[in-house]
Amino acid sequence: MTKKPTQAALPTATRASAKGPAGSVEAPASNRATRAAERRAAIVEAAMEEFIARGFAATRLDDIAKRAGVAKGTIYLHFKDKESMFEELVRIVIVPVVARLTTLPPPAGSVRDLIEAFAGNFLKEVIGTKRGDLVRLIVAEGPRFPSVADFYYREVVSRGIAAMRALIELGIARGEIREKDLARYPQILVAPAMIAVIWQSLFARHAPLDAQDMLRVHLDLIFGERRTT
Amino acid sequence: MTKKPTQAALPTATRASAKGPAGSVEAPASNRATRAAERRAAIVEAAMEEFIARGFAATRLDDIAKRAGVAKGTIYLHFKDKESMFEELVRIVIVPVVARLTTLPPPAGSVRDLIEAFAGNFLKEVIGTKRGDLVRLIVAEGPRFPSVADFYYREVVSRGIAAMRALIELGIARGEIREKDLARYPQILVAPAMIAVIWQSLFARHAPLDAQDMLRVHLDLIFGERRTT
Amino acid sequence: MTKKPTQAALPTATRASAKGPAGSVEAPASNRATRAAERRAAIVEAAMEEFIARGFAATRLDDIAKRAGVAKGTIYLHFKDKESMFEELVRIVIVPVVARLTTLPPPAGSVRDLIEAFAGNFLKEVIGTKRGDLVRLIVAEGPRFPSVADFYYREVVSRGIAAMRALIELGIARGEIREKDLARYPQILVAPAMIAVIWQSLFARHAPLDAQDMLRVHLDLIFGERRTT
Amino acid sequence: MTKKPTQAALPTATRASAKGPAGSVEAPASNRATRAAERRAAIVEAAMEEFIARGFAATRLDDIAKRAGVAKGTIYLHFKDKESMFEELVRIVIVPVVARLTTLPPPAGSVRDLIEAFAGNFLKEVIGTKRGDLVRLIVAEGPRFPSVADFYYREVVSRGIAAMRALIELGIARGEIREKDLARYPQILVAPAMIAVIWQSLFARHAPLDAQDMLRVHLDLIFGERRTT
DNA sequence: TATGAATGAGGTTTCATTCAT
DNA sequence: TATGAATGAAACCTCATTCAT
Repeated sequence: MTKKPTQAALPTATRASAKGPAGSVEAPASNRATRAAERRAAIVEAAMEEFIARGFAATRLDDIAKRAGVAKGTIYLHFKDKESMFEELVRIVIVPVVARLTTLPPPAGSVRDLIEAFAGNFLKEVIGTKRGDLVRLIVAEGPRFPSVADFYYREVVSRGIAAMRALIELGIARGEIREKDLARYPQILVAPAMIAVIWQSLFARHAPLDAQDMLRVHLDLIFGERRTT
Repeated sequence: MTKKPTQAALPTATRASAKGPAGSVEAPASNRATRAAERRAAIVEAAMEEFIARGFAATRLDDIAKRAGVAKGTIYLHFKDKESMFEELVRIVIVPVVARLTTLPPPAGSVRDLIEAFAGNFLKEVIGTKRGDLVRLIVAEGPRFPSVADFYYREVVSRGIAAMRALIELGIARGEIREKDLARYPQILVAPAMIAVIWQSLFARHAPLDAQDMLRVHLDLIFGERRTT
Repeated sequence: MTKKPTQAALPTATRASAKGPAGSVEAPASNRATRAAERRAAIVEAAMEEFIARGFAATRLDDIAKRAGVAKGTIYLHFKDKESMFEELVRIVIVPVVARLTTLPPPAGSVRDLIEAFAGNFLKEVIGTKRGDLVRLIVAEGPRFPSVADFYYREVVSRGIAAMRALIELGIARGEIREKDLARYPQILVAPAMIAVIWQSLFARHAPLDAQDMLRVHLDLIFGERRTT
Repeated sequence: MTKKPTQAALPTATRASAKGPAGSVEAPASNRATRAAERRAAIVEAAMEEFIARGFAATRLDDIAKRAGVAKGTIYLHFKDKESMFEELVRIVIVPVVARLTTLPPPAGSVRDLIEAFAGNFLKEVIGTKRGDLVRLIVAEGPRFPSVADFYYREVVSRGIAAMRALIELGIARGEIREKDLARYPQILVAPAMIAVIWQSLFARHAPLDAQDMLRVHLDLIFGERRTT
């Protein structure tokens, strides 16, 4: 198991130079370590797309290698085997996202404003994007990869639930939210967003869903008043 | 040769000749057609469990056969290949469920009562059960089995959405529901139930979820008042 | 190994009544033994066509049964297994042909007339027909079925060679044939006819062959003179 | 793991780097490309022998792999599947033969001399050899592999026929051949040779055939005179 | 006698993993 | 470090044969 310094994964689409003969003069900035890191990032990126598109079992390392522009054997220089690659991938991709979320905006304005800002972000960066598919992938593979489910619960779900709960309690304290029991089930707050994620993956082509509008209605429900857009 | 006629747990569509009350004079309990139907049901049952436990790609027909107590070749007497087996399975299992739902209870009492009854049913029969896992399976495999996603949307989702919308509109007309826009997004009504299904599959062991209570809170949110249980 | 009284095989296309319910009133002439013989004949006929079309290994008993209008198991009431079925088939089909040949025309007229008559018969009944394909089948499967090759050599080839040799010697004695050594290689006399058989199977669609004309030219070569048709 | 680098008997098309006379300074005997070519040649050789011995359908890739001294999977690095392997094989084996024939000897001496030389070559290199069995294999599998039959017709048969026709016409022009119609059916010229090929495969052990003598008699027939050997 | 559902050995093909270069 | 040819276990699927009805 070789763990090289982790690089940002999904966002960076650094495609390593495919199959140049040894000694070729490349971008000047590429020293040995950088090259390795770039390759690793390319593998992570490629693997993520393949896993999302086909699921764990149906994904072939051959395809990952091809997409990443490396040889199949190279993958084994970075990951022990397919399983641990998958497990590490989820970490690699999720960690920076969580990191960004925890260093979030300064809580200014009303609670509804806060939540709306958050929802807007979610809309833009998750629903209907590769990151949304990652959520579906975790739902799909979770039972067979308890360590992935564990990690996801620990790093994302439990933190998200806690953050939402804090916001809800603030809203209740400020009188913005009437339903006091909501604090016990922050899941209710998030549920429509999750449904939107899944809907886009599965049913978008049958019946497109205006996620933004739906989330607004949901917030109206919770905050008890219409808001002038 | 291991023959262990397994019992069916999922709603087996093809259980032929559900024998009448004792004493009725019928054909000898096991004619050829009956035996075939039993085998088919056993295969359906076994396949469902394996697919749920491992996903489509990771499920081995060998294991299905073993679990169903039949030889590998027997599966191919009932299904063309693994793919169409999976696709048919979903139909076979879902159709009777839908059938039961469409012949539902006579709409008596308040809309909230109706929805609560429905939610209670859902709680008991789906959340945390094999049927719930089937939902997760469809979410997981849907993108790779468009025909399954299509079928599920057509038979379950679109109907469910329509039924919920009707109920919501009734609730609005009767003054039970204040948020009129809810009728445009029945998904909001169902979202927490779906989240509960997924939660049970993935995170139950980290943080058990009192789905019943959560759904009650959600309904309070929608119907705007506490209800004395 | 059950050998029922052999019936004419390839020519007769008696298709047994497929799957009529027991007790159905059929053609009056059908007593038990007749029915069995008909079934057997149907199997032989069907098997021959399948073997010719696909070769021994690629032929499925399922297809033979379907084509013969019997159940798969029925085949095993008439033949021990696939191999001996094939071996018996060749006998069953060839024996009556040989029988007819040995009770051939009264040797009247010139040797060339005799051979031409024979060739004409061969043209009509073998080249480009199912019987021709049978020859190709024996060429194809002979090495793997020595008993078939043996039988074919003994019953057909050696007799044919002997008969041709007798004719050639007669032709030499009568002065019709000049090349005396031809009697040592009757194969030369038959070769173009065999080539025509194979040609029709393989290359007819690329370059159709006028077998009749070719045989005439060949006889001109041997008998040394043109014949006014 | 049994690695027995087999020797090629059939004309292997891809035998790379036929090493020069001893002492020449070359690349190390086994670079990657060479090894690959050797393996491929071994597979071709082994497959040919198995296909000839058992026919297409009855040949197991397992046996080919074992005979070639490679793992089963290796075959799939060189050929898409069993069918296209068979189709390619015929090409691979036949192409160099055709190539050699087209760069034939300069036409010197009488037409009969030419044809005798050709027949002698055929006798030595085809009749009773693996190459002869290949002809039988094509006859056997042709109907199920139209592409093979097509290829064989295009590359071998049509060219052979054309070449024979040219020779015959030359013979007629020079007065060596009296039967003018022979030019329309060069098949007659070749027929006994083909029959000899098949005879060796099927009946040699029952009645050995002196192919050389037979061909001589055949030529006597065509050229109308005895030749002092 | 006839059936055809059931069997399971055995075939083809795939693909994660290794390792010589 | 990187390669990709080679491996072989394991998967899917077929089909000759059996046997209860």
